[in-house]
Amino acid sequence: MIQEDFFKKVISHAKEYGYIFASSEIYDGLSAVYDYGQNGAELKKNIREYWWKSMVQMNQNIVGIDAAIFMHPTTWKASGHVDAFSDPLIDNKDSKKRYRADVLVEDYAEKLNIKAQKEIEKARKRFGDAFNENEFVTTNERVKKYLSQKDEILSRLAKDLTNENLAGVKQLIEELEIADPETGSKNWTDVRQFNLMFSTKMGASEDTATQMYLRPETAQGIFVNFSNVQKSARMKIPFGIAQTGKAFRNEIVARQFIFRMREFEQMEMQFFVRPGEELKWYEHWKEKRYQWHLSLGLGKENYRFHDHEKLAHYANAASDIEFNFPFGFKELEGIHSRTDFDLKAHEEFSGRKLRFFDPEMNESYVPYVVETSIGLDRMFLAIFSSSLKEEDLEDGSSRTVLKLPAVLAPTKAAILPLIKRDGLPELAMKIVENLQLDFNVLYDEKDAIGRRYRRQDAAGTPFCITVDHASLEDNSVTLRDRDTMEQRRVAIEDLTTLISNEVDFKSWHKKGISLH
RNA sequence: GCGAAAAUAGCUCAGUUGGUAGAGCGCCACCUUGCCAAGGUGGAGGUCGCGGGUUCGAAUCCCGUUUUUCGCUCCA
Repeated sequence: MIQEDFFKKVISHAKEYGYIFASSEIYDGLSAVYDYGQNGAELKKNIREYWWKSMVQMNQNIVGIDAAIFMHPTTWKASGHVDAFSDPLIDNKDSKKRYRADVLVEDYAEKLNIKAQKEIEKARKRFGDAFNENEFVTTNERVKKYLSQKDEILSRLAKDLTNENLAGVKQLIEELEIADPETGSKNWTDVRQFNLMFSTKMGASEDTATQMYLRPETAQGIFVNFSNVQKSARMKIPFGIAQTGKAFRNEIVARQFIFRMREFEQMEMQFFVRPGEELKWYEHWKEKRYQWHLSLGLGKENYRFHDHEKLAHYANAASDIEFNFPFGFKELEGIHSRTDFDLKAHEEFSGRKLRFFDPEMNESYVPYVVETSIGLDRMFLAIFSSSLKEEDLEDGSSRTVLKLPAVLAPTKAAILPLIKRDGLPELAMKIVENLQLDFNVLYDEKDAIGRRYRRQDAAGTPFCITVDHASLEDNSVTLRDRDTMEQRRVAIEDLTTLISNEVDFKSWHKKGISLH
């Protein structure tokens, strides 16, 4: 099956088996927003839990929090999101290319600057040692014109941007006759503001309301609580704070199913370390997170690292764990060494100290941060798409099977009476009542047994338990394995233990360890 | 946002020169069978994305619009 068709299959399978629906579907859906159905909610919850246990429960020096989605507006000034997440964009009607309007103007201004510099260089060569740059710049008419034009343009641009005067920016582009750098066309649309943060108002009356943002990342909720957590939990560096939760980005184009959504869930851990030790911990977490992924058994070949060459303003090292999605290798998780950028910025904007007194060093400092940040929805897609298989069987037939890691499967077992009479349903229901104390299980008596097996295969249920006439005699049932389709006869009283061994966090964690 | 394509039952789709909507699968009930899907009978389910127009009559022709998909663009 070619990639694109397979991706379509993934999407329709997710819908058919109650994993993912388009949001508000009865109203034709909402672009790049999706709902998790009855099975999707379980799978997503199980992924989140697997991550949480691995990070928080299994590490004595990591604690978890749950910060609010709304945060004080200054948070986003400190983090740099207010400035960096808001771009004035303009389209060229002829070339259909989109540009950042401010960049077009800045590039134009830079050209003037280059012209001026060339003049200066020429003069330097001409006058040799006698050349006085300061004097030349203030007296040479051409250079003076270039530089003053440049300054004027940039200050107009700055003013327009601060006042959000987008028409002014457009006018500037027209006055300067700036052309599409690729095609030379000057046929521009209006300048539009794209703010990647969703904003809303807090406060009942419009005039006193405060402009608020839905958080574009969960990390800031951790940073602003750094001291609260460190003091109340008596944490010593190095330590981490973990959090899962929704974040929102008003993406210009959001596509590829749940890969890029406007509302998505992150699972993040910020690890606070001594300045200077951040790269050591960065390597440590890269390795740890990689092992976490491998423990789920989706296949080593589906992962690769991608080290960032161009670093964000806050980072001094950054790497992505990429996954082989149905549309190719794409970012799944980011491991970033964020330096002390965030805590320092919050110190500055809040006026509060965000420091740690290190008794060993006998000094207090702003800790450096190593972040691991994974998209829960992306992890969901990685697991779901790589688990979906179309298998040809020995008898010539085929089956669709969703080979989810058992620890994550929404339903752990289906209990099936071979026929729906002779007391088999009653015994099956007894088993259900017992097993559901420990696991999500379901009962199904409809259709032929083989069809019911296939139905559970496609839904991703790792085990089927079949009650037959012999069960009434000797309290045994058949336990069928989703992946191998093999059946074995087991005692009803052993079911809980047998299933536990295959679906518990404990056994999967051990598997993860054995990979080291 | 621009360009292209698409929108008919839960799903996949058919629907002739415009004449009042159909199949397969799925779903529900009953019968039959009983360890690897597709036996029988019956049934539910559609303002043909939405709004206008042309026409005696529109799923079908025209215009607009919405949504989706793909490409471009953007992407800490």
